[in-house]
Amino acid sequence: MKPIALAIVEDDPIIRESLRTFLGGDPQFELVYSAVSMEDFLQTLQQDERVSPSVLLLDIQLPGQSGIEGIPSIKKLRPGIDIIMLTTFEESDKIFAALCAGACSYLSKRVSLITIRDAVLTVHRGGSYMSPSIARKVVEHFAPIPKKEDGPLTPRQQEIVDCIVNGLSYKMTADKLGISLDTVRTHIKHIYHVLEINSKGELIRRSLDKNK
Amino acid sequence: MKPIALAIVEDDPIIRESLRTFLGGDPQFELVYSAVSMEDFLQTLQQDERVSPSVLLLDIQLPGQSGIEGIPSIKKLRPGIDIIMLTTFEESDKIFAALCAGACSYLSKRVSLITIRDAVLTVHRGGSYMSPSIARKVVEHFAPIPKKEDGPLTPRQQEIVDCIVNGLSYKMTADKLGISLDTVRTHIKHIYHVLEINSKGELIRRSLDKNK
DNA sequence: TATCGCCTCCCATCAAGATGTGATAACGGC
DNA sequence: GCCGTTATCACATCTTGATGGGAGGCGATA
Repeated sequence: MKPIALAIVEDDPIIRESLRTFLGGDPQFELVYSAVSMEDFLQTLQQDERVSPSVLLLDIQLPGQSGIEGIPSIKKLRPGIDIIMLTTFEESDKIFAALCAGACSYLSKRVSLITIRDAVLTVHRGGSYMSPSIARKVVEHFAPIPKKEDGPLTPRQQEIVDCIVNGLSYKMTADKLGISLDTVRTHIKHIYHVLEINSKGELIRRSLDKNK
Repeated sequence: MKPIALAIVEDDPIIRESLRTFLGGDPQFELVYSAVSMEDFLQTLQQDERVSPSVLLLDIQLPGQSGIEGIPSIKKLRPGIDIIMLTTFEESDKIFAALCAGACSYLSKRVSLITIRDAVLTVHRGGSYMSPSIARKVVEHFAPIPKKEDGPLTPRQQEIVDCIVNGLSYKMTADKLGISLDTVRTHIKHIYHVLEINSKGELIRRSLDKNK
């Protein structure tokens, strides 16, 4: 089995060297590059096509350009690379910023070298590893406290909203619900007051990202 | 240390019994309930306040009400419960449905009993465990392969669209971009032609589910 | 240079939506 | 019975949006 081409971008010399020693000494890996800054790494990627790691261990906090900021550039130069973020702190916004930018794994530097090694193997197999506490933050993102606040709207009002959101005009809505145009208007007026909005656009947006 | 109160809802007798034997025999856990259907489980929760597991192992596919469908009801009866989904197939939509409903962990039934045990412990500590392949699906949700399909719109047109989608009126858009109201109108006109739509509503909808 | 795409602006018109005032009626709870 | 909520309808007014036409400036490129 071919060793996994690995790159490390980490400014802390102690962590970098320990990763280097541990992973570099493992025949499963081939350490193709290690850098202390994003700028250095990007420059190398640009200048030397042969530097093409399949997995990158990337410190999230770097002097100069941060790890997160650099992800898009890295992805542009090497689209297939799998990025594992290494982090000292578990800040939700950083986590999501990194994942949105294209990182596929995120783990704390406090975990053991063995865990990091396993994460690399997992990622290379097409999986993803996240520290449990980080994974929890991620899942909480999906269910941010089941705010089943399905709007303070009455059933009738909700019907009107559904029609509007589905692209119907006031007139079409009136026809569909068998009420008059003015009644639709009145409902809309109330809805706007209740939701504290003042345009169809806002209504549509609110409904759409409430139900998704 | 007090044992972790555990419940299992799983219709497959083989899996249920093996979980029961393995986890029930571990002094770290106390198996407080095991059911074969969501209906049974909900009824018990409703009738007996004392049945209050802190972690639930829940099969995603059950006869009658599915695991996913039942999550909201469970959460309503026992808000603090941590739910670990057990699944045979790794379908993205099911995964997200479960997470959105409030599950905090998601793993394949193919993993070892030891892994399941560790997942329970992890979850009880406030973490979350996900099978690597499932975790990968989750992270891909955040960065859906930067399909920079930024539509057939010119940069300027895209700016106008962004403003409109963010709830600005034509007039506000004009002010923000420092151009005249008529110019905004002209752009919108062109955009509508290009995208083959004819209302602000459609524009908003299209932009919204393009970027997500 | 001439043409083309993009951005800018203006005019005009009609349809649609936003907002206010006011009114009637059914229903449930106190 | 009175009150609050919800739903219904009407009329009036003003703003916004949709769509048509025309036109000048600018940069790229054939």
